[in-house]
Amino acid sequence: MTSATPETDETRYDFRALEERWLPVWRETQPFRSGAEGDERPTKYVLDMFPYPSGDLHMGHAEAYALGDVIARYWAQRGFNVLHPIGWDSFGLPAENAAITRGLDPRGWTEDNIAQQRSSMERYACSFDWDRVLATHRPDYYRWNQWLFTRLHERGLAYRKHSNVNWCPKDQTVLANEQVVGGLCERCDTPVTKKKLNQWYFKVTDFADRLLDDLDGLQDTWPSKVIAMQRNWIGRSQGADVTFVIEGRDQPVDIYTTRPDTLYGATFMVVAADSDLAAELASTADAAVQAEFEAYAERVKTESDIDRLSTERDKTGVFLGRYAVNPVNGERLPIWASDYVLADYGHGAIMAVPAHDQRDLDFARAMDLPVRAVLDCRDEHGDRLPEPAESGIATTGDGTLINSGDLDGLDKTAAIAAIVARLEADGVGRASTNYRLRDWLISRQRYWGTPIPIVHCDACGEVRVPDDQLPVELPAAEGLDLKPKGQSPLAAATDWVTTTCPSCGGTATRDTDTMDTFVDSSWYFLRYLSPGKTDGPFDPADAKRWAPVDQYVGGVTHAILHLLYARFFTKALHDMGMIDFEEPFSALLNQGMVQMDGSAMSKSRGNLVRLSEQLDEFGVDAIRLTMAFAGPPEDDIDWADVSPAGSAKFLARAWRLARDVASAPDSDPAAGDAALRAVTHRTVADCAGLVEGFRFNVVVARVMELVNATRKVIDSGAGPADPAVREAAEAVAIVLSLFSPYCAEDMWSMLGHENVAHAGWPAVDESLLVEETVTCVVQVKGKVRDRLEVPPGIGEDELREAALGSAAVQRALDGAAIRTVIVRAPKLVNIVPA
RNA sequence: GCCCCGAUAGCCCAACUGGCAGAGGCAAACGGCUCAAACCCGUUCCAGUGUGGGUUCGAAUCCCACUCGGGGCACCA
Repeated sequence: MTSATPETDETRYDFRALEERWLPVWRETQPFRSGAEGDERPTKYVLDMFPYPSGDLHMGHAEAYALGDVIARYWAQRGFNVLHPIGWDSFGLPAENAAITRGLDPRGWTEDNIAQQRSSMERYACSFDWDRVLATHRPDYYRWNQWLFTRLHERGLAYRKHSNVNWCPKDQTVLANEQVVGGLCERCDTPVTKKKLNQWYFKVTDFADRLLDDLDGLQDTWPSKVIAMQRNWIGRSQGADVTFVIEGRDQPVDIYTTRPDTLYGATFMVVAADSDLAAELASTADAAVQAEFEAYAERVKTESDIDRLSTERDKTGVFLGRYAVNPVNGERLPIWASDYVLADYGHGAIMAVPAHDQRDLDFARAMDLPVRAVLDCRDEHGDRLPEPAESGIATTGDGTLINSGDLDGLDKTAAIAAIVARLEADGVGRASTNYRLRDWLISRQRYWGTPIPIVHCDACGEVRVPDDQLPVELPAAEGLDLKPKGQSPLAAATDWVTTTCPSCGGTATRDTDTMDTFVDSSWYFLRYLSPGKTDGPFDPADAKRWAPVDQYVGGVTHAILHLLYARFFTKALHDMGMIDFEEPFSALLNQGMVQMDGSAMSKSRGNLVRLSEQLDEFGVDAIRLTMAFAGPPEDDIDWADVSPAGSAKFLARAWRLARDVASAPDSDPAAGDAALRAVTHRTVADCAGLVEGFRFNVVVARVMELVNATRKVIDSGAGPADPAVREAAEAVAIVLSLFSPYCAEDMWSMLGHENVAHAGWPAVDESLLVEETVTCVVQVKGKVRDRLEVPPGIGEDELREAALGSAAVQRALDGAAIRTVIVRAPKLVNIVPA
């Protein structure tokens, strides 16, 4: 019999029909609106990283939102008042590029994409609270970026300085250190160069110690990988500052070193070629040196980072004709300028100890400078390591001091303590800490971002735009040339730029830079809490109720930038008294990426799997289930390895259970098949812990087992009328609602109920979890020789006797004497013969 | 170069963190249903846990050394 109208066939699983049936219902009922003011349930804040509105959703979104949804829906089933919001990180280059290449208005383009993505998310059954959506490009959001900038500026945490910044020649904009990957622009892979510009910064370095130390508290709830990456990035090092007198200069110069114990081994000093100090020292040298230095400095400036990074590179530098004096022994050290010393780390100057630092040794050999060992270093056999001057290999390990005056004989730790104490006593040095972390460069010379709320006035200087004049709205894009040209497009909006000074009322100009979009995402999780608030970024009372985020879900791509900045904002807001916590995300789950045939999917590679096509072919439920079932969430998924068809097949099997149930909704399961009931309750009990441990793939496997067990009972025994079958089918529907909501809702409906999302996690009857007998494995010398069915509460002695009484064991022992018997009641006995 | 993480069946993955290597799925083979195919249903096949040592009554699990793969940092003094 072939049906002519399959869409009306209620006896077959048809994912298209289910999606059409339930999506309108959910649109109506909004099951995931978070609880109102008087809601007594405990709260849970589950947050997915918000997307850039790039158009439609892709496979990466599908994985992230499927996994975040499992967590949010689980806590809702557990009776929590769950906040699970979504929004759009909608400022940034793609909208601007669409405007440039296709003449589209960035606002309209962005809003269109948001509308499309939102409808895709709804179809994808994301359990978002649609009452709290935000988009960072809208003035009612970025107004608070400006407000927060102002607060930071008041505290000296936002400041402007001239400095050499990372510059992308293609995008024609500056980049934060975090946006330079291997010397290339993160966005377009163009080699990054340096440019001296006046730019806005946030003073992240003030928080370096807290950002580092507070990671300890996240040890158990954040991936260790992310913690390691953050530690690496902050890069704290302990050492000492040492003051060197410069001959012919009034001011002495401080250097930073992690090895003050090697101070006697310093044979020259190196200053960063691009530092002010180098330029100043060169300026009083003779003409030939000046010329040489200027040529060198010019070359260093235009050098891209990618050149600097090549490790094989020979050392270069210029002798400045000046000398520094070693404070511990009065030795004269020639001062060189080189690009291997960085201007913005430490003091931009170092003492060079070529015997015990490889870089210094390479430089010394290139320039024919002296090398003096001050440590007696030994290998593991106690043999003295070869002289660095001859071997070309610096001895960077520990050793006993030599050639170091009265410090000779001390080991590294003792020497460091002794030297630092002496330097401090003499006023020429002190213990010091340095960081790899730099302040956060936030200015961008682009249109599509938050205008910096500062007015430049000839009379008053840098003036903050008063709060009551915020937001400083972006001028219309129409008529502006958005093409990158090194200066912000906003500068051309003459009417907008020209303004009155808030302080003196005279004519002034607006700052024309816009903020890095990472500013937007540094505090958005707080805006969700008070979406409509017009007199502040968020309500402290709402923050007290919901924040911090209990569970954050997103890609490891943001392991450094976004998370570090959000942590910085949180600490700054804490210090302003606006919130009472210091870490924004109590727990973090990083999902992996979706790949195809072992590599990232891309149009150019031609291995792009389109989410929309997958959804059309297998349905939302099957795709979501596939994402969860593929493996541990943090692992990458190779789409070639997984089977959405298999997922769909399983969902059909599950759905048929509910279709086949023949008992009444109020039937008493106690009368049902005891074995099935045990499986049901065991599964439900285990799945809770598995979900909380993010073991989603195992949860799905356990539900598959339950489905298989239930089908067996339907096909035999009391059949579809067995109330244990109903109990099992209901449990399947509820657990499945975390993964495949359409199928679960339809099952729930066939079972005579409504709204599976809030059905509540099934109660577990503990008495059903107690097994009547346990299989005890009996080993002889570690090999399994027999199995015994024993009661779970069996005593050790009794079990030992039973095991020794086994015929198979006696055979294996073959009359040998027994040395020990290890009893792990009730599951194992191991008999060790003499 | 330094620091993390991983390696179990043809493939994706489990194994109560030291106690029977297999829960689940994909693929394959065979059978049933069918005029036939697909769907569906059933059955079966498949590894001794990357390599080498060690600890232990007992190791996929702990320790050491390697190999391979993935990631982070990298002229940061």
